Amino acid sequence: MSETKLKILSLGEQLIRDKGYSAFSYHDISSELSIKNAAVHYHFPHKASLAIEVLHSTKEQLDKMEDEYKDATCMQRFKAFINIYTRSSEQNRMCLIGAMVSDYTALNEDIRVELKQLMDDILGSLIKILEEGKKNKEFNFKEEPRTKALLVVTNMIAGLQVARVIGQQDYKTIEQAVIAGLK
Amino acid sequence: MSETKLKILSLGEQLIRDKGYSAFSYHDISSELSIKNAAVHYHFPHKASLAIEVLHSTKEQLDKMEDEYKDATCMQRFKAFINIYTRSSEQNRMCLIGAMVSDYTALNEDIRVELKQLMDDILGSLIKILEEGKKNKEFNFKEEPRTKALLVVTNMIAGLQVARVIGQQDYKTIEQAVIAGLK
DNA sequence: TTATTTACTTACTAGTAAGTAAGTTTGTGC
DNA sequence: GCACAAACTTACTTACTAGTAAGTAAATAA
Repeated sequence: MSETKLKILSLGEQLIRDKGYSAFSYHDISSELSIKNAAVHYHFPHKASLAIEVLHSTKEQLDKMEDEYKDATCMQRFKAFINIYTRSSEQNRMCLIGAMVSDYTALNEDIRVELKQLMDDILGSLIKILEEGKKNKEFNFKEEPRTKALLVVTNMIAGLQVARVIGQQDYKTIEQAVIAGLK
Repeated sequence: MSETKLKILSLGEQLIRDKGYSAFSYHDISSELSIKNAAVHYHFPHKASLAIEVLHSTKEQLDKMEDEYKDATCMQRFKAFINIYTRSSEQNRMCLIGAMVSDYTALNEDIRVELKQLMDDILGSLIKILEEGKKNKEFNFKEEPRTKALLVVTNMIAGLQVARVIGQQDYKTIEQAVIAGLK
């Protein structure tokens, strides 16, 4: 993949997570990278194709992380998962899911499918961690692993969103409570 | 307030909660109500002024509900609070906060202030319910009331958002777990 | 009856969005 | 040295956006 394409992909992700899918434009990208609008279209013919590749690359990063941590304890794996959101919080950005879901009705079917797959992937990954941690007594929570995963993920997604309004300290509060909620 | 203005306000709220603030347009409103674009501008000169009135009217509804339930048990008050989100789920819509926060960077300062006030109002209302319920042993949770309120609110906000992708049943799962989490 | 206000419509502007067709530069293999 | 492809730019279209100025019909007040 060319350097420009990589830059567009990376900046596209940042912009989506900063402004949301509907609110960001190819002009945001071209002006930042000092290239022309048509150059962005050269690499990603449609806005939807850029979004799909962003979703795809995020899924790959998640799979990669899952692989890297395959021998770690459940708590280590859980904290690595949470850390993705912490880094977003430090950038004052939303997570990709949180940024895309709010524009759900504006998305075409292809993006919706990709978004659902990423969502399932994230949930699946978290469920595995929670299931195993509950079984080996690393974690202690009463909900079903899937239910707990839904609770944790929604805390993280909206935690990042509301922190931009009420302050990043509240994200930290949520994060700590989520980790404490496993004991 | 004139009938048309009320209709615009109501439809504006629905559209924001359906498509998000950035993605909805005055054309969506004018076409639906069979009036002209300029008629919408007559009642709400700027898009921001419509959003502010929507936020304002939501705040009023919340204050009204708080007043109606002032003699109810904490659990009744909590369930009435959760019910707001349940109704949203049935419409397949986000809550107003969830719809606005994701467009945060696109909002002008006036809307940001109003959004923060509504957010503080919602949190404040929930904290009171949780505090009182913890004191009188109606509820049993270990977190600080403010922390618990942040957890509950983020579960609701993102619960509605992700339910549009992965299915409304998952919202129900979250809702039940949130209520069970008070015991 | 006349003046004024309310609630619009008509007709427009300026700006921005995504997307495209055709031409240009730059490097690579033969 | 030449064909070719990759990576662009130039210049454009179409569609939509928020917003406005000017005009109008109907209700209301003096």
